[in-house]
Amino acid sequence: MQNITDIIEAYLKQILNDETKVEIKRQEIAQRFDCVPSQINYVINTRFTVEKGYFVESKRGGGGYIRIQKIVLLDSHDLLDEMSAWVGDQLTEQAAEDYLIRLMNEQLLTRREAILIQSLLRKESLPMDVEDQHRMRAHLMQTLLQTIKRL
Amino acid sequence: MQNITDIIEAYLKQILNDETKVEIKRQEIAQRFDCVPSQINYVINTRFTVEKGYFVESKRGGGGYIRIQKIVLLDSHDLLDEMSAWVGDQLTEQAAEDYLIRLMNEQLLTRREAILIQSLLRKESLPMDVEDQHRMRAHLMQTLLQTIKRL
DNA sequence: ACCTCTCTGACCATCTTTGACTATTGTTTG
DNA sequence: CAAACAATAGTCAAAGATGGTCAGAGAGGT
Repeated sequence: MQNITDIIEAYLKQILNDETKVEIKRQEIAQRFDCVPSQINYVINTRFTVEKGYFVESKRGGGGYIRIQKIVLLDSHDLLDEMSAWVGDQLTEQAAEDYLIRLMNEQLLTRREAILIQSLLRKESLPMDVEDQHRMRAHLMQTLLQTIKRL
Repeated sequence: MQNITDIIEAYLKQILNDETKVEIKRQEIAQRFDCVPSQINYVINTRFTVEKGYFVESKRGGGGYIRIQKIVLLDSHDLLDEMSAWVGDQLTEQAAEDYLIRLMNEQLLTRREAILIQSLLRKESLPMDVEDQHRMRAHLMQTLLQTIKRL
């Protein structure tokens, strides 16, 4: 673990332990680790490949970046069951949104899917008194979680 | 997201989340974001193209403006309104499924999206008496149709 | 020595920002 | 009313800001 490549790899992976993705500026990282910018490309091409479970995007020009995301192909049943337990039989609009975001982060829902579902869980979409709303929302969320398991 | 273009894009799109259109004065926006006026043209030419679903009009001279509108494809727009009228305020499970299939065929929903939504509209997902179920299902479908329009 | 993995730098590709010049529309003046 | 003037927006090419590629040099292990 002496060469720069390994050090930069470790640095990025350490961030990916907490965050679902890491976004860097090539030049900035190169400077921080005192190497040429193209070294960063080498790190990415050898350590963050699709085969190794990473998805990399980048943009050139002003405001350019390199973004690395860990692809999670986890057996997600456990997570879905956990969420199911958390949801219980009552759910606020805000909590619902948080769960949807979590599902998106875990790549179990696309952004579009999350938006569609969220619109159905808004209070305006559930014409009933608040108590029932919370129950209804929870019920729909439970259905969703079970459905995702089967997709 | 630190270049001016992205910041101005976000600003305008945020307005478009609430309003169906946004009308600006080029000079004014340029000043607010401290950039040259032609920067605004760049933003519009790269971020608010027809391919991306926006319609832009402008006028020069005194009282000039730049107006940006989100495009809803006429065909789809009409179809969604028609369906909205057909749905009314009551909807059976079978009818709901038919509508979802239609939306899929019109490529307004993906297969996965349709399956997710359908599961939420099943009677098992709507714990209430049949009368209310039909009303609830219709209400959710109406929400869905409106949401698709804005997507 | 030989092979493989790393590192470097020159050169390339793409996206953004800027500003001089142009085009159009509205307003005032003779 | 026509001409001049004012107030806007549009175009385009050059400069700036990033990231990408690739071939060759360097380093470490067998």
